[in-house]
Amino acid sequence: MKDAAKNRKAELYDWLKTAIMTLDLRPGADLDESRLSDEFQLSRTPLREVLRQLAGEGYVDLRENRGARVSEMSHMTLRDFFLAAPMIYGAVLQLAAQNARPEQVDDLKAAQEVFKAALRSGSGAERAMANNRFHEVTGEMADNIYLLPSFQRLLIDHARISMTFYRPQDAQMVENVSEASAQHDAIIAAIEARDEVAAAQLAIDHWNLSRDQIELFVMPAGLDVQLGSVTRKTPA
Amino acid sequence: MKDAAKNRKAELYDWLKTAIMTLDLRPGADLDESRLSDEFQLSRTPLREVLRQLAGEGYVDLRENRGARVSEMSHMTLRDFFLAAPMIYGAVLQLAAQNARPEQVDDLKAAQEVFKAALRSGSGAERAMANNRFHEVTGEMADNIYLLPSFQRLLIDHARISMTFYRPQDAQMVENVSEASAQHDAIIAAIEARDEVAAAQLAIDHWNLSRDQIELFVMPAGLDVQLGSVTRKTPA
DNA sequence: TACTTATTTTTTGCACACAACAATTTTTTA
DNA sequence: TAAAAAATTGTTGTGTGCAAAAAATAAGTA
Repeated sequence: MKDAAKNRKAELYDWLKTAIMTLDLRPGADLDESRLSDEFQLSRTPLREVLRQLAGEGYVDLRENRGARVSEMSHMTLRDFFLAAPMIYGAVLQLAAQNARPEQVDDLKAAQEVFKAALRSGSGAERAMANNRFHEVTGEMADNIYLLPSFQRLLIDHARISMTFYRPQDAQMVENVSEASAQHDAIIAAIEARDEVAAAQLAIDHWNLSRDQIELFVMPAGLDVQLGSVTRKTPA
Repeated sequence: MKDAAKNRKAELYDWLKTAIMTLDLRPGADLDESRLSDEFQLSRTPLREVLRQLAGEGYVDLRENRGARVSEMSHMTLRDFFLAAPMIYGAVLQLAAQNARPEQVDDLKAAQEVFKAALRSGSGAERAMANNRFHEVTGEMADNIYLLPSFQRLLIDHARISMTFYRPQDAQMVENVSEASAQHDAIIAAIEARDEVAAAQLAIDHWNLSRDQIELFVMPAGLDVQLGSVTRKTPA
């Protein structure tokens, strides 16, 4: 009967992870022990262990005597992100191109298919999770225990950033996302060809694209409206 | 009375960390919950939380239903180490040169003094811990939450590696260590001058020196002995 | 009304007990 | 004697109760 408890523990762990990455649980949100333990039918002891583990992985922050919170995302972390991401992702893709095993390449292709499907019909959360899975596989390929901790932290916030800075109404943004998908294809090709130089360059391109996406969000195209009068672009 | 328990918990946490870094607890060593909880007068609940946290930081490995072990160091991890270290340390020192605040520079100088003192009269463990503290401060200076997880993992194994691959009898090794100390001085100067290019280069030099140290250990100078007869170099 | 201060309520941290699991040893059987 | 099955032992995982701390609320004073 304890078997069921173990499942619930794993279930809770997965649920928290995806909820945090998809912003279902917002940065800074309180994670109440007793409420969660009620909801998942787990006692507080294993629950707290899960929270500790997630804290180690960077999903939540633990405050002494004041419970757990979903880890914050400030302006500082956004800056840190774009400083560190090109380097770490570049290194990961370079190593991936060196080390990838054939079955891992298959995994990567499968992840990319899921991502493409999510682009066509999925929700924002599904898209972000599929993208996350794609990069997770590249991390498995790189297989360097010293790179992975930072890489995984980057992946968490990459998912949250793309959830934050995306408006499906914006044509340029949709364009960018399909370009990202094309870059994924190029990454797969570079890895399969063991072309580490190309892989590293693609990493940089890929994260520059992410930065562009954020700039589109922060600095939207000016509204096509004149002071005092509403104009409309006339068809030619 | 609960206050004392909290102290013991922090004490246990610190003790485990240093014991693992100084190889007082060897890689792969079993960490028995009940034995540790006896020794530190803590119940198993907080003890397990400490172990979970240390697992997140890379000090220990957790195996399902089979307890905790000190994290392993294999040939693979050594290779991973020297692949990742120059890059991460380079990035950390570059950012440190950009961001370091004056009081942090003071911290770094203080750490270097402790390191020099340990070189003169300290044990191997004291030397390794002082060196670790020096680099820890550079990590604080860099102040990038995406770099730090990997950096801290590197520091753990850097300490363990220098504990493993050092023989104070070997003149060349002693020479290398004092060169490392000189590099620390140069790093301080580069950071103080905000010279990020020099800082990044020094990171590479510093880790090449570590690699040399290991090569000295793995491939020692041949014994000065001829087959069938013992010769001695005659003074000129 | 604003500001302390006291009291209540909520929530977290620790200890212990028991259940589940893994490994080892003993017993049984061929 | 050897292999398989069963019992034993040691160790980990979970549930619950209680104590301590923090937060929220109420009461009293300026």
